[in-house]
Amino acid sequence: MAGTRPPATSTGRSAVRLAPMEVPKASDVLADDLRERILEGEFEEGTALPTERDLVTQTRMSRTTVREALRILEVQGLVRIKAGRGGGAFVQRPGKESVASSVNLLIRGQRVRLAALLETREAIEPFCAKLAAQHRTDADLARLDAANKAIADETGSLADFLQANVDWHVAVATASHNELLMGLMSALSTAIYTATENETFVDDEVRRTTVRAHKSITTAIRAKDPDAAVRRMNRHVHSYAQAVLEVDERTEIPVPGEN
Amino acid sequence: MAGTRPPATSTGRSAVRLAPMEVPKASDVLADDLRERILEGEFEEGTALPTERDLVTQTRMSRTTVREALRILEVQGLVRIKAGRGGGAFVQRPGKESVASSVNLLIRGQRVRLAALLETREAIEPFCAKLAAQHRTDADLARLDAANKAIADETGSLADFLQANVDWHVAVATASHNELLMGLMSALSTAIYTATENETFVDDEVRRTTVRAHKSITTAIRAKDPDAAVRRMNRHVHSYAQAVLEVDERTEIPVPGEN
DNA sequence: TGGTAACTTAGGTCAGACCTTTAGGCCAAA
DNA sequence: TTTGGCCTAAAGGTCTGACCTAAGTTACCA
Repeated sequence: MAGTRPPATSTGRSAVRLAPMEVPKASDVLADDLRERILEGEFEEGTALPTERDLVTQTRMSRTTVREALRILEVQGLVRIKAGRGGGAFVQRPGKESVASSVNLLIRGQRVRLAALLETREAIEPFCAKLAAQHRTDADLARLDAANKAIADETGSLADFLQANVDWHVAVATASHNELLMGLMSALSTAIYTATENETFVDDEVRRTTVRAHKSITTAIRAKDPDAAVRRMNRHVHSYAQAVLEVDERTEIPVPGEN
Repeated sequence: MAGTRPPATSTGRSAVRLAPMEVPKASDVLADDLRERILEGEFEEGTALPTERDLVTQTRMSRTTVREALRILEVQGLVRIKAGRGGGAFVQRPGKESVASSVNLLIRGQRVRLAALLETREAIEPFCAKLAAQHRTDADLARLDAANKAIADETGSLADFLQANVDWHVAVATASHNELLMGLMSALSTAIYTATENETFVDDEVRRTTVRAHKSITTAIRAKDPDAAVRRMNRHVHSYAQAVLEVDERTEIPVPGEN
């Protein structure tokens, strides 16, 4: 080992090369450590982490730092923080909500076009329907029926209709028994919901068409017929997209020259 | 309006119903306000927000609170914080990284099965290929070719191969010109990358097959042939999934009874 | 003129005090 | 027996003010 030493430059200085280094912040170090433990499954869901003041004495960091770390984890959906006696940071496994919220940030931040949302749904949902037809349980069917019943209720408001619609689509994803698809679909559906909320095209006609389509898809899923499920879902989602985009253009084009 | 009063219970008590209320934290209020402005486009990307101490005087909140708000936005990918003179919080629009990281949290937190990842890719990527075939530009083609060249380089390590593989798949998504699909695919690909990194099944045979498949898909995209692109991508992704799962079972089953 | 030391301005960390929220227990009035 | 008032303890939430550290800017001297 002796004898291998870094070469010297003309100045006699050793020419050791070091990559630029990142100095992590204290709060990040703590957050990373806790995050890793949580994801590793070291704590049961719902377990309380030590109190802030305990963490201070254990880590010898200041309370500010500890709190920032906890705040990071909270934003990432890894803990839920309750104030007051018996409160504290409770471990939570991140679920669809966190994906949904970050997808929403992406959508709003990147000004994702409504068309892109609908396209994405066209990509994902037929596959969900296929998986659902393969793996559905009776509980899944019950959820689908319940959602569809709510959609058919003509006395409901627009918001009710859209919410029930979201529920049904999420129920399909749930029936696929693919956790990731569930998360994505629930994020997507909610986003489409909010984007469609002001649209005026949801009339009784649309409602009836929707109910009919949902019913026939549900039937395919119940019958464990993947091919029919894919085909029908494809048609449904595609025609819905077409309808929305048509209205979207109608409402946007008539206002030229305002620039 | 007079005369409508809440019904009374048997005890003569008014039965007013109130939902549980949320009292927002100060830091959340600030964070929400800033987030809304950022997403609304009030600041150009890269704009510096006021310094922490300025925000303190403007909002009349304490520095602790202001810092927590900024930290929240940082975690959500809405600002990037630099220390030192000329530093501060710089506005940033959330991109695929933030979606990717939250999808990763979901995957690790929910213990999403590798099979679910692969299924999801099977759902999304053929559609990406279709869109790519419809909308690809010359720049897109260049990226695809570059990535494929890197994959074909047999001198590269496993990590190099996998990285180039990810690059190619992301390039397809990019060519789809759908921002959301881009974000999802880049998150998915990276996740599959890490999940596959320890697998032993990537031999020269696999590499050659992969290169061949990518080439034929690229050809379809270049020729603007959506149907062929979908078909070939479907086959590629599906057979890759099969191969991975086969190895996965082989490596997991032989160790029974350790429970 | 080139290097470097000093200064300035920003975020990062710390210590400590006080406020607010919540759970639980206790007790007196209704 | 119930209801409301009250107290206390324990936890997070907020504030203050000081100091540390990182990174540009400037000025000065060899």
